[in-house]
Amino acid sequence: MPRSSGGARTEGLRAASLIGVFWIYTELLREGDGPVSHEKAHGRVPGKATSFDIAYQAGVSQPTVSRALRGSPQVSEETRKRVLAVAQQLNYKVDKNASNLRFQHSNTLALLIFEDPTPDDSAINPFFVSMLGSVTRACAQRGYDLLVSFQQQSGNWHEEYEDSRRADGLILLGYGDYLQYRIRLERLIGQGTHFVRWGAVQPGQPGLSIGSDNCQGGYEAARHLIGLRRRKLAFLGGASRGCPEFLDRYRGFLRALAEANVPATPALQVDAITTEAAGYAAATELLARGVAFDAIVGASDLIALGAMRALKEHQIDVPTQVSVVGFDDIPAAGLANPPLTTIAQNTRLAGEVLVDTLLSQIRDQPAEARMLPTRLVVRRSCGAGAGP
Amino acid sequence: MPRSSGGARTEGLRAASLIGVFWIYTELLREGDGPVSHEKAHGRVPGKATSFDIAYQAGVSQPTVSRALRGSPQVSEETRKRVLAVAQQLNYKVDKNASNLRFQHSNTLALLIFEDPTPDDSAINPFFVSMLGSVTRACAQRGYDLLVSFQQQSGNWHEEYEDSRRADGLILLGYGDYLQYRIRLERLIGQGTHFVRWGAVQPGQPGLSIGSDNCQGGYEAARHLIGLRRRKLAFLGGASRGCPEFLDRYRGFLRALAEANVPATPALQVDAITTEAAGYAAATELLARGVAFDAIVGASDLIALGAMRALKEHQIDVPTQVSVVGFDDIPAAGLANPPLTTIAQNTRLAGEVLVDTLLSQIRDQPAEARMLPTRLVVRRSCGAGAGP
DNA sequence: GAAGACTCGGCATACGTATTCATCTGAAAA
DNA sequence: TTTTCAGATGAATACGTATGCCGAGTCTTC
Repeated sequence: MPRSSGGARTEGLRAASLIGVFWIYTELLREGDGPVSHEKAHGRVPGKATSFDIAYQAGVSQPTVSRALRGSPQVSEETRKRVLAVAQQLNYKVDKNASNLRFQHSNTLALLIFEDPTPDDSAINPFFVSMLGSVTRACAQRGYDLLVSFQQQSGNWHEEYEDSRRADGLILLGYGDYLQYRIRLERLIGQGTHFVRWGAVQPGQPGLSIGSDNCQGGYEAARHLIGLRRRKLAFLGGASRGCPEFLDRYRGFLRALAEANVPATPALQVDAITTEAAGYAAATELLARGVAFDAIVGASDLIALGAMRALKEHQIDVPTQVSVVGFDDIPAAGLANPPLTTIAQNTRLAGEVLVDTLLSQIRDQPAEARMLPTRLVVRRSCGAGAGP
Repeated sequence: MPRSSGGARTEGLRAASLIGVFWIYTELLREGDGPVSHEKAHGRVPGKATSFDIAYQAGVSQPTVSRALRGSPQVSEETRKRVLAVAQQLNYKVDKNASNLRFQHSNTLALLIFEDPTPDDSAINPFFVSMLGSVTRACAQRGYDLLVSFQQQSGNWHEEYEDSRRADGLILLGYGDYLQYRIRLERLIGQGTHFVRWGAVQPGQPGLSIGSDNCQGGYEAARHLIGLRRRKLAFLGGASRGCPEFLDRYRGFLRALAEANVPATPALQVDAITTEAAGYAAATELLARGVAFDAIVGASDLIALGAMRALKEHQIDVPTQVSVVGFDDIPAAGLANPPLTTIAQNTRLAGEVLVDTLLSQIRDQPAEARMLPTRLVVRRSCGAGAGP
């Protein structure tokens, strides 16, 4: 493949070096005479400018260009200025691929989002979305690029990201702790891949996990309702199945009940996955059971919103007859009618902690699993006076 | 120029080749004797396996490994099998940085999201979010990675993405057509950067734009309301200011009115940016004007949801007294109470068209601006019998 | 049995950057 | 004036992959 751009340039330099440096200077003066660089004179996009081009125009060698641009103290101030000027004029940007190859890393993190239930394109878990925004910003602040990928359960492409040096580390979102996932996590560890996982912080979990203090969140939700003189509290959300976050939220819920000497009624707990439809179905089931209740804690906002819809269809008013509290504080929570009281996860902090923990790991610094505090956001659905 | 590229490894190979191929095989048998590769014997992560390692273990040269892995017909089936087996055993993955350097591209697209009003982390425009999901999937299907970045208005980092070969092209989301942006777009074009932009498709727009047929959408919203015997239609959303999407939606709205011989009342249009609060404020302003209306078209779902909140506060029932239609079909639209009738943009198609158009451009194939069809989603807020 | 065609695989090298080592210049010290 | 040393820069090279080119076999064919 006969390449004109890089080849000719390089060969020119080499020939020049045989004759001597002075020749280069002369050539420079002749070539660089006009106001337009020789690159631009060729017309549109003659191939990006390389450090050799800068070197040529600035009358120095390529290593000096590299040193000047990277701020090495080895180059004189005068040379640096000259190089910088030429670089700017040619709109030179360091080639990341070459630079990364040299450095043996990519300055990039990968965010892998696993969607369990819906293969539908638009219905992305809203909570993941705010995490995405927060992780993105955290990366940008730290000078890292972010690759984003929605993963199917099937493929094991996630293993390729670090192995192929596309990313220096992985952030796993929506990665449950089902058996199949455990195996993969352990394989990742075996390969020495750097990763952090968002999810329940558990002792047996392979790798480092960052997650909200779900137990504390469930506790506060229930305690808030008890403080509002509710005594017959229902919990919607899988408390037994594979989702450990929901289980922790339920545990906190039960702890608040126990502390307040409020009896826990097993009939007031209904399983549900985190969709609006599941919330609706769970609330309908709850109503069908015929056990009285005056408050609902949804294991997620989507569940709570679905429950509110079911209540409305049964002409049960929220919050006068039943108080409702959700979990996550997704955008739709504030837009709901009535606006949903909920336990907010600190996504901003979460993104920063995820990225920082991962970077520590990458840099062989100590890193540890962390639980992040939650915050009660009081709106109207619980019946408290406050809130918009 | 005497290069001893491969280092110790290569020198070993070369020495071997002087003596003969047979030597390599012998050496292979001796070294590869145990069940554990010599790489792994060194312990944890001794540096990723390279094609030289595969070559060494498979008793071939590095180029042959490359050819075998890339499916070149030049290698025999037997050799390919052997190479593949070794590659799998060593968990070899092509180094993307080296590969990209060689190919002079990165197999990566960059999605740059510009947020105008809210510097808040969590409040990302929900519509952008579903676009993000769709673009991500479209990229994955086509074998491209996706870099995601939220951009501040200030920085001009976006210019670096292609120049530094971190991405082969750019997808711009939320990039208005204000003057400052025009200048940047033109600079991007001047540099020969490949990009597509999501937004209003206009004649004077620099570069290629992909966008929904906003005019058609506005038309259908109004026509649907007229079909429901509404005659006093209000429009909330900036019809004059910088946002050309809103302007197009308003134009379509007016066209439907004209077609049905329904008079357009200027007092029934109120400006608003695309936030729930702005929609609330606009509806409040509309009510304050005292001009009767029986339907509202929001230029976006957020505006429509805000308007519904204002109506509710004034004890105006939706949809019996006032019909409401939004635009975008964000997740919260379906969760609202009553669920919001809206003009859905086909985000799935949008993501695919954006990516395909950009790829065409990158590959120097013809590419053109496109307008995508919208779709009316009937729910309860408009008062039509249908819908959940 | 020899000549040509065909298969397969190795050698050299390019991609662009960053670093190590060697070299050169000039100034300070002897 | 010579030696020494430091500062500045250039030469060489590595990072890992992919491909043009060419050589060494093998098979076919007359």
